[in-house]
Amino acid sequence: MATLKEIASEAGVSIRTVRRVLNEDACVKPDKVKMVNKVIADIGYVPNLLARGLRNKNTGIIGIIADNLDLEVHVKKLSAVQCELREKGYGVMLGIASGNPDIEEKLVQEYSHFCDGIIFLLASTDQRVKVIKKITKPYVISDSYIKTVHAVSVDRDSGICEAIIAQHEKYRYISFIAATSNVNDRRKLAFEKCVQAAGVVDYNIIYCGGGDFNSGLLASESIISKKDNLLICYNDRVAAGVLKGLYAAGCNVPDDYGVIGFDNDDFTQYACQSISTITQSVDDLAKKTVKLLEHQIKGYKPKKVLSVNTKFISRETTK
Amino acid sequence: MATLKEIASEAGVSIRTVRRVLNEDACVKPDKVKMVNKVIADIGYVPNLLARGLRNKNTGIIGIIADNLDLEVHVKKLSAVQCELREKGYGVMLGIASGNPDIEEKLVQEYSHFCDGIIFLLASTDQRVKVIKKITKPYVISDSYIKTVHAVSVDRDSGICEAIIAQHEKYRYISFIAATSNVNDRRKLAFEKCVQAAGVVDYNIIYCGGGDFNSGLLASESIISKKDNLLICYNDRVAAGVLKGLYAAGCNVPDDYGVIGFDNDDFTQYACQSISTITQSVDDLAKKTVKLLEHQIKGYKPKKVLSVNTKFISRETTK
DNA sequence: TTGTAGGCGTTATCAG
DNA sequence: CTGATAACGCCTACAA
Repeated sequence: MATLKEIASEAGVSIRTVRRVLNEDACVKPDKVKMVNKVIADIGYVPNLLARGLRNKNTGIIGIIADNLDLEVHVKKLSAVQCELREKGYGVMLGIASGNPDIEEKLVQEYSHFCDGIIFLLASTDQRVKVIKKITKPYVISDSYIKTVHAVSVDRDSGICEAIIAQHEKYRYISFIAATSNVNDRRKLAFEKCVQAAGVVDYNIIYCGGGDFNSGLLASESIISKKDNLLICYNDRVAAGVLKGLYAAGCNVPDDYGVIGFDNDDFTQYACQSISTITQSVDDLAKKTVKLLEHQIKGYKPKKVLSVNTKFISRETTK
Repeated sequence: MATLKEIASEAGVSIRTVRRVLNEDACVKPDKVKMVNKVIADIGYVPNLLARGLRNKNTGIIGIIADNLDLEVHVKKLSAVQCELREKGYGVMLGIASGNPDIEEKLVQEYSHFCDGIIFLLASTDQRVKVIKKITKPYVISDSYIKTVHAVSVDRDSGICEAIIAQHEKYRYISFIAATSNVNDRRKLAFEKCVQAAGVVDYNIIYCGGGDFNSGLLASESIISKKDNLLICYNDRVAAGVLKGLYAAGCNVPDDYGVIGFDNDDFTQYACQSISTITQSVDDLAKKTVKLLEHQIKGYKPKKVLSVNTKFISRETTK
């Protein structure tokens, strides 16, 4: 916790000389260099990042604002992004906004002095984008399809198409188990697009609400009557609920019902039948997010959206 | 991003007067108060926390150092702690050390200027404690049994005892599926203590290594030969692996084999048989952790260890 | 080759 | 009631 001043007085030189030694300027007398280094080795010196930040107007810290950490895939994104950032030498601040716009705005304000940039780990709504656009610092939204902000979007079409192409001829019907009745839900839209592109006629969308295990369990009740059905679920939790519901009713998976989730959560492999899923490359997302942010930190201005693919992973709940 | 100076000059008063208005000091002329407030409303003022921190020697930020976010229970702890901190008005920095002592030490240094306190969200080894004891800032280790540091410990005995008392008469044998061969593993020690206290004779410990799903799967092989066995697993993931292994071998759970995990991960409820588990109160842990930290921030010095209980939750994998 | 001085923005002491 | 002014620790332009 020693300061430059203390190092300097201890070594009997000026602060400026200590700095020169620290900067490895050649033009310092060797014996002074030795002296200063000895003092630093003795009493230690850790630069005060607050003071440095105040002066330099950058702190080497990136703020991450997340919605919540309830879904495993969000945690994986957070881990990957923070890992990527640390590798590039940035520190990380974390704020969890819990879907509350007030907290989000407070976090943005807090971070605009502390941080060199802000990463939003959340789905962007139009309302959100309005707040975000006022930010003067570099930022990236990590899962957004909106083209007027710096963002990395997740292309769900690719994975859904893969799954439908691989499986639709094996089942008579295809259903999408949606979590919200939002007509603009990206996964639902992608489902409709892919299913139509594949020429499937017998498809429908089931709204189960919530997007958690219980909503899947509930949804399974309305599914059971329709055998030979491929069920593409909003996420892996819903898929787990659907699967358990089917089990409880004595249904045969994957022969009579195929089950596919989203996100490749770890537990998809723990279930007594491992769950097929559509996965996004979290590492790719993290790399692109940080890349986009660094672009801006280095002064690049134009809006830019990068995209990551999704992939279908076939396991025991599909044929 | 306006500064006090700008506000002051815009309002035609001195910086000191702006401060007084901000502090709601009574002794400012009403028309000046109005003027200053108008300017602030117009051009906005967000205090620069770097400058404030430099001056006041406290930033209102708490650093959290976590090992990793691989286990759901760790994420829940992180969420709960950050929530508790934010409620008390603190900001949060997050660092993930990935079990690497070098990263950990770097984080500690980084945080010792930025943060008013540090929370370690990790199991404390003796080696770790050596580093931590050098810290001059307030700190708390969030899962430690070592008495010479500020810490909150998880009392695993209580939950294990509960489980054993509730179940041991229903099975002939009891096994503990351990993740490490470390003789000092807390869960193993607690298991031995509780099992002996309950007067159980036919118990053993199986080392499966890794502590993940696959190690549980592997462990199940050596279990199958011994029917009528209560299996207490290192954590829920191991339990899931054991359960799947038993299923694959056509074993009857819970009639012939009882399965109990640790941590109450969400997926324990998703498995086709919901998994019995021993849970710790994450909220309680978070509250006590933050409480202990605030104690120190307010100047309290003596070492203190708080403790949280664990509880047995019986589900479908036990009788 | 070395040192002085000023400013980043905030806060509080002290003097008008 | 109000306003200079100094200090927190760092960094660098500018002398000497």
